[in-house]
Amino acid sequence: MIIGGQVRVSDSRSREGTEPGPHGQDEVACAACGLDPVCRILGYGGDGSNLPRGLLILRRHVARGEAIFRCGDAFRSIFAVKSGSFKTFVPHAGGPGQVVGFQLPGELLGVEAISLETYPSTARALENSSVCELCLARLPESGRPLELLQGSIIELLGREVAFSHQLMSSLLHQSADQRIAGFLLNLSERLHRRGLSGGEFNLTMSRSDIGSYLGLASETVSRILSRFQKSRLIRLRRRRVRLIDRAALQMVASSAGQGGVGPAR
Amino acid sequence: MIIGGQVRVSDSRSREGTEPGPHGQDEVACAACGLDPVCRILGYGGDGSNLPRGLLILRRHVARGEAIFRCGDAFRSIFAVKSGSFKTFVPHAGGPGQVVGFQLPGELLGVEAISLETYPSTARALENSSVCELCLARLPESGRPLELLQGSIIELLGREVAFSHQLMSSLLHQSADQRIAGFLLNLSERLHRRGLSGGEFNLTMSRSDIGSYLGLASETVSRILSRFQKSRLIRLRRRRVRLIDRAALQMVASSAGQGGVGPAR
DNA sequence: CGGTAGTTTGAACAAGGTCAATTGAGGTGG
DNA sequence: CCACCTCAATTGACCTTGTTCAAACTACCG
Repeated sequence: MIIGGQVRVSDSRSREGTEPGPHGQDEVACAACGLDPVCRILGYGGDGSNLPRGLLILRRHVARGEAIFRCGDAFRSIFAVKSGSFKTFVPHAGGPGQVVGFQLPGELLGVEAISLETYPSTARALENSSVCELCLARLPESGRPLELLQGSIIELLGREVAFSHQLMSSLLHQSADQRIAGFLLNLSERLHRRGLSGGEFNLTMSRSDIGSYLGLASETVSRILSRFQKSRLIRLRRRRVRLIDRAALQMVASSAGQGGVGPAR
Repeated sequence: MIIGGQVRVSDSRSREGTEPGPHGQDEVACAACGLDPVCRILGYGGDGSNLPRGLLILRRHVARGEAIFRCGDAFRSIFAVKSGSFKTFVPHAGGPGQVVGFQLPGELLGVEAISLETYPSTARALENSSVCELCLARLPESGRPLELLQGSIIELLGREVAFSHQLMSSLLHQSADQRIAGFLLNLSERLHRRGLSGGEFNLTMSRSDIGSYLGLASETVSRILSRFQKSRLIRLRRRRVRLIDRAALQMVASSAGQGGVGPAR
């Protein structure tokens, strides 16, 4: 079985004892967090509800470059990103490994290990970040009805499955331009959905990371970003990007080079 | 919530009233089926146990070309393939749509819809097949402890998540040769795991289906299969394939063209 | 102030896609 | 039973896309 344990309540919901953020940067509100449904069941009601400090859900800070779990580690917890960003990748002997995903504030880490013994990938912070850790093994200690907890876990997993299916079927059939336009729009939308700025944000991951994630060479990523800038689709300085012509990006992403609105290519 | 309903027991476990199979072809044993854990909890113990005919799990035959659910249909059930094979694809206006997966005997259909309102893809039988249908909405009627049922659903989903992650990260970074070698080995292994012949089997899906699934043109699929045959890696006649040199296929799949054992490319 | 790692840019090359013609198999109707 | 039709599969020629190799450049950090 997946779930079993003893209760604790965390400071996740309350801002009180907690720093405003790893270094004052944007932090996702609890209501916009992917772990929120579970939190609510555990009793972390509205915002800043008066609960004892948590044992079941732990708030943790993670320094840039630090890994919260490594490929092969025994599975214990899933995590929600509160602030900052992460990449998950499967280390590949000799090479830098293959990036399988990026996690932004409000998103979950480690769910793919739920029915495995060990984590299948490593999760590394791309900048100074903070996370909420939910120790699944201890969930039953919460005294909350197990059905509810499991129900929301099922929700989380289901969404994850749907997302990867969609991602895969699109990535595999798209050109490099489409992938990158789609990637930018996707990042933007995810940030926006969690209440952060979707119009201008940092690409906290390297070009190689993006390339690995999208199945492209890092040079290609760089080239296409430059071209997008030349075409006034985006504004790019350092690792900061600003989406200028979102409509045009959508066009590119949906495979309309110039003329037709053809389906895939 | 996901689960709620009223009990029924099916003829799934017993061969008694059921035809030997859609047309006498290979059928997966219950013990090797992905739905088995759930079935057991529902009380369909060992094999052919003496249970009333089922209401909760329905056995159904599906004719070649028939869809058991379509993209956009309201979610009701998940399915396990008992015999035959299916493809799932998202219909794309104008085109033939993009194949997101193939399901062989013992494997599940529809799980990705569990936390969605509707199925995100269409599932169509590639040959005359049979399935077990599990109506999730009625599960609670079973009288079985909900935790157990949910627990195994979580297992199913978790495996699904892990599988898609792995699939995606590999497909994106592999050459056409690698994808096809890997595809053949994957089919073989999945058939073998369910107790069917993994050395020689039918490619029930068209070359275009394979291409769509792997992100390749159908011509490329055809070309590479021909080349594999010329190199004595496989024997190919019509849609029947026989793996001759499995070791060599593994080599190709793991990106070792000839010389080095280089990681990815 | 130099060193290092990530990024940008250029040029040649290779993998796979596109277009098109041909073959082969299964199904239908005479 | 055979001619014909249709659609999938095969094969070839050509071309686009993205990779590879290489070099210059920039920010970041001692």
